[in-house]
Amino acid sequence: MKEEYRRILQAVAAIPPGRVASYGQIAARAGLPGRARMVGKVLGYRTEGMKLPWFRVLRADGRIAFEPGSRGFREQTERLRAEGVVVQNGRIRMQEFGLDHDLDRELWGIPD
DNA sequence: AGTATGACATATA
DNA sequence: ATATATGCCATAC
Repeated sequence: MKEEYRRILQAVAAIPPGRVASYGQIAARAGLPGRARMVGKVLGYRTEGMKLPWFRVLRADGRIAFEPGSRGFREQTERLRAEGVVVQNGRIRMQEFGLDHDLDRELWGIPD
């Protein structure tokens, strides 16, 4: 397997439970800035069977990438809700559940 | 080699 | 909020 794929999978696996990240953020974290599409491609292949929190990856605007109503859409919604992420109309508020928000808390000590 | 197609992103209009 | 327009690049024909 390509080294790039490995780093992408690692970046996805590193998303803490109850939080989400965008494809672009994952790409950047994997050392592949500007290559968000590659993240989707990798998730598309190897999701079946492996313990990867693929459902924590969303579009940059906080929307689920799957077609509303599709199987993937429903499954992602369920899995996110199962760990406390609020999903409404296929949208998640990144300000609340995104990684950057966690960074703000760590840097500024903003209480929950 | 050339074209088309994505679990995308950003910038405009 | 919707709609193009580019940029991106691995895959599949």
